[in-house]
Amino acid sequence: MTIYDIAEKAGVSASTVSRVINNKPGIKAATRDKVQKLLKEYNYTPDENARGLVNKATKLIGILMADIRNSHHSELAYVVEKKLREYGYCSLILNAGYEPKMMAESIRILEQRKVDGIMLVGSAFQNDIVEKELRERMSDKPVVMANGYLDLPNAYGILVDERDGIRQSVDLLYSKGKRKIAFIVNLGTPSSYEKLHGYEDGLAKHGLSEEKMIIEVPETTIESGFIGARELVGKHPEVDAVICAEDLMALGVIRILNELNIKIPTQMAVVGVNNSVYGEVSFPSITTLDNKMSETGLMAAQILVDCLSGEEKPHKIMLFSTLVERETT
Amino acid sequence: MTIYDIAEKAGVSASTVSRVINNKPGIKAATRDKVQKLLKEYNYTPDENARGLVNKATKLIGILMADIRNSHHSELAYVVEKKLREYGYCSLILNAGYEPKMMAESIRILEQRKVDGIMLVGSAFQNDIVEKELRERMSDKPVVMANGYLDLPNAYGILVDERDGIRQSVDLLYSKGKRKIAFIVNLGTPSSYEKLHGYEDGLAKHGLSEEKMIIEVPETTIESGFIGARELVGKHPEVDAVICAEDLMALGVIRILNELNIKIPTQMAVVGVNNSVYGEVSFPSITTLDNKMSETGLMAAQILVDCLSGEEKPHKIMLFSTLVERETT
DNA sequence: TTGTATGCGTTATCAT
DNA sequence: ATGATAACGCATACAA
Repeated sequence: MTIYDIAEKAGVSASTVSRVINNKPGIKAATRDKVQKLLKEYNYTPDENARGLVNKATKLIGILMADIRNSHHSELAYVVEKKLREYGYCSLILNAGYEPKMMAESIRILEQRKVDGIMLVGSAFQNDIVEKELRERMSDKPVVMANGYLDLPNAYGILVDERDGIRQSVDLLYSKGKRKIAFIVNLGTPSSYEKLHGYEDGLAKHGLSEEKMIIEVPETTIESGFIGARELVGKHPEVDAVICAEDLMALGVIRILNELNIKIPTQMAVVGVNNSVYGEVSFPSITTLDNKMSETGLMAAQILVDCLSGEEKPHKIMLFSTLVERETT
Repeated sequence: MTIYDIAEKAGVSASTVSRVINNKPGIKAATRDKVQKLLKEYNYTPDENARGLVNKATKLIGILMADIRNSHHSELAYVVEKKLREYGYCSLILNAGYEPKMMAESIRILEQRKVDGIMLVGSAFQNDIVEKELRERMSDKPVVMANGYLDLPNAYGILVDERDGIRQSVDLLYSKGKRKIAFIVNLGTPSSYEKLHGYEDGLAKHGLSEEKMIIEVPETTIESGFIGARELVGKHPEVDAVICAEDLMALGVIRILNELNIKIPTQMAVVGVNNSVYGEVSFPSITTLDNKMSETGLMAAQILVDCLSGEEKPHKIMLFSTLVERETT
């Protein structure tokens, strides 16, 4: 069913049908009604792709993330997709993994699909290869990055001040009397370095820099939590608090502590990051940094659609994370 | 950059360029090389939408799910998106929520986008409104349902035998000496009724039908687990095991039991469903039904692409769930 | 107020 | 082996 079919049945030309569909003025009410009736009757919906061809706008947005199974990413994707849909955009979601080469490949796919804009989810996309690919293939379209920033004229970044957030965590632990505070982290993303700096800031603020204890782990999984916890209790029994760069790792730590019958939070306090469901459901429940994924996603989506409708928008926005205190502190 | 631009630079016609791009035979090697060099040089990629217009195939697949934040759904979406991409398809992911009307609306959007096929994730889509909408708007395109089935000539369903799975759970609990086995469930989806029947099957098998104890809860959240657990320990102190229709509810139950100092699994055994990360990270870790989300997704995606390339495929496939025994039994 | 003609980027058919 | 042309479904400038 095309506008030509409808036109024929209505006894008008295709352009008239097109005008009715797009609510253009200058159509006799009677004609409009007649056409609209046919439109309903035949369940007609315009072909968005054909529209895109002439309008030079597909109403398609590419959403790139490392892995949608990461609750962090899926939460963001959820709000972004919903918001974009309100404005008539459809979301092309691609799992690009953590390899910059695969990210570049995904950007190529999105170029080919002629998306109107791109949303990058996660600071993992903050790398040279992605930047180069965007510069070459997406220089004329808005690129919004959730939780990161790229220095491109058409790029916009919504950042969460995780550095400050981790500093807050140190404050909290300090106020609880903790003085030997460790930090478990996988240094795989720019964001993890931000957190590391926040940890150092916090220690410095309280004159604890000498006590710095960073435990690097291979991933951000619960197993990495196990590894980190074992190293902690094995080599550094004096530690009385630990900040984990992700809730999942905190979960692993807690499990080991539970198994070893180390009392939480009296003997060992634990802080996580992400305010994920994991933190809520853990026993004991985890004090965690809320890095505002929903707000970030909402704002990122809003900036994208605003840019798409020609508005001027700031290229860098900073959101502040807040601590959610639960049972582990 | 279009094929005309490339053609001009190469001193050939657009058709020749098109032939080179699509590896059609009957092109002089020299011409082919010259064109290919230009293609690389200008970073040319064909416009998939324009292609779709003439090919009558967009290489777009619509993936419909209630909520991508549900780990169950995101895991499936992940494998599906990856598999589809291998075959050159792009995934349009829509969160349709749990309202049939919104699901129908989403199907309309996908029709408008001229997707080549649809993947429905979750038995929530197994309802009359969705069926009607598919019949009206998608009768000529393959529709694959992960974890459910629709009786449409163009529909394919990958089902997981959760009924049998829950029956297995009862077997396990019985073998552990449990005789008062309760079942906590939110009866919101067809799948939940399957599980209920499995519970009844299991009881019947062991002559325990008299002991049937079903606790209905309002949602499938951890809070529903709280509610179920409180009702359980409050009104039915004799119960020695409970099967929860979702891991998240099992998590809630475990938390309450922990707080009340009820020993798991000796005083009360717990079984969940989904084999989610939640079950792994819980303390104690949850014995759960693995309902094979990755396998289901992989198979669903494969069937979709096979149908799209004209192959005949079975309309109904059943996968079997397996029990993952952990600390709660 | 409405119709005709054209073009968007591509592939396919028919010539040559 | 290659080019001209039509067609896909739609929107729009221009004509009437």
